[in-house]
Amino acid sequence: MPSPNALAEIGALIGDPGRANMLDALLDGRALTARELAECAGVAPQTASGHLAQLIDAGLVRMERQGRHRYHRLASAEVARLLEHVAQFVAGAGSTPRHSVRTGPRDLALRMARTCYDHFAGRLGVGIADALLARGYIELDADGGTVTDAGQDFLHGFGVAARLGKRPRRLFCRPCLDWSERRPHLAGALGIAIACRCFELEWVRRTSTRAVTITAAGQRGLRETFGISL
Amino acid sequence: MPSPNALAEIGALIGDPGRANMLDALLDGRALTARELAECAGVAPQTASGHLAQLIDAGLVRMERQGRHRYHRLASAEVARLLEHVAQFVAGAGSTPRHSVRTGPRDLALRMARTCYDHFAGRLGVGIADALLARGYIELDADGGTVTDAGQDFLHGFGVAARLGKRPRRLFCRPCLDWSERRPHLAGALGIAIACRCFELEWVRRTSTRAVTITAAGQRGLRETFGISL
DNA sequence: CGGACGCTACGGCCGCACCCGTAGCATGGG
DNA sequence: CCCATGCTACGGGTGCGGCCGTAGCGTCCG
Repeated sequence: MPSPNALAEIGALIGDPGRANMLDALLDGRALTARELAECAGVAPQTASGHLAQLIDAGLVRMERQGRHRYHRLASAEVARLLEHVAQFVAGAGSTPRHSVRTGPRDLALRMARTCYDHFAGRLGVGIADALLARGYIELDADGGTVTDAGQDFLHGFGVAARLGKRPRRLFCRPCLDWSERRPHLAGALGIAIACRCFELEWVRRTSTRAVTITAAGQRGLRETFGISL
Repeated sequence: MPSPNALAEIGALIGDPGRANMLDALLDGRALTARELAECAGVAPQTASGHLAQLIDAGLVRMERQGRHRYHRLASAEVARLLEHVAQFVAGAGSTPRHSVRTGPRDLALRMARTCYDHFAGRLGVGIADALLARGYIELDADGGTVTDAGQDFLHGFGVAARLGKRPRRLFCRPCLDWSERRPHLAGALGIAIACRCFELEWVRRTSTRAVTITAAGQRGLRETFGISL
């Protein structure tokens, strides 16, 4: 049975709160030990070990030994996409917002700017997408997006052209709906390239969590380059 | 808590075999009654009713009353995308195929040609994508795809141009990895338009399941138009 | 209007699997 | 060489949730 049981199998894997917390902790792309993940999930290390064995067996998580430590990370960016896709469906995205939209007071930093495995999300990610869209550098619709000729020039000036390859054909950028802003931001090759460049310029800096902080240089650079002021 | 519990909540919803079977039965886009879905899942009607209440509450399923019947269908095409996305991850797509790749002997018709909510999948869907790609009518990469100028002309001749709108800008087609063929096929606006046109021409016909049968006219048309012989 | 049908609401049963004890194995450092 | 560390392997306890009884309400036909 390929499809029906597969759905249930993967769903049950994601469905357990402990495993869900671990996967969420891994969403920034880092590699963590079983002990660290156990703390994230709020369970004992041996419990976490069992969960990790299941996740590895299903191909969602990859483990690599390094000395006497064993680091666990998501198996691929595709897994991160899947998890973000699932997280979008919290309580009927389209229809009636049943309970009043609960804005988590705790994670303001996460809502402001965070990494989504390999690109930016939150107000930072949405802001960049909006800026590129408003200036006619990209075009988006429900299925995907492309970089315009003017956008190619802009990206070249921003210093990400090399990272995107020199192929003359159009570049694709995958829109990725944001769970906090409920609006699309840029993933795919373009999203990766922009995020890498921002780290390179030290406009943003990683924290201990998925949230990223915007440096003073970043405030200035984002305003001058994209017209964003956070 | 927006993300972590959301992951677990939706995951647990998909994770139950009963609910997974119901969702799978709804993947072709039809609306079914609670009784029919109960039979699909192999549970009693009142059990199915409880499951459906949960799915509706979470916004995955929509219910509409019609006389004394209550029809249930997926809330949106986006839900169908999610379920297909989840189903792709059966047993580590990328790495080692743990058990020998079990080809379901039962569902040969499904592997050959089926609907994926609003577009074609299986060998039919992959074959169409391959044909368009080989003839230079579309371009694909990991993040998305576009229709070329030659492709625009071809689609116009095939009779789907009107359905896609007359806007001069490029059309986007979302690649959708197939769980049986493990290769991309066409979803999005383009995939929908092609599928609709094939039904219109009576090249394919719906069956009682998600599988579709290819008519004699379809065999001929697919061969002449796309060079596909199934 | 009476009967049949379709569905939902409540209660108890039961089983799965999550969870954490302790024990045992591999790796690295002193 | 011995000890410390990190992890996995088994065992039993427990709680959540699926499953199906019966009961009750609304909707359509004769």
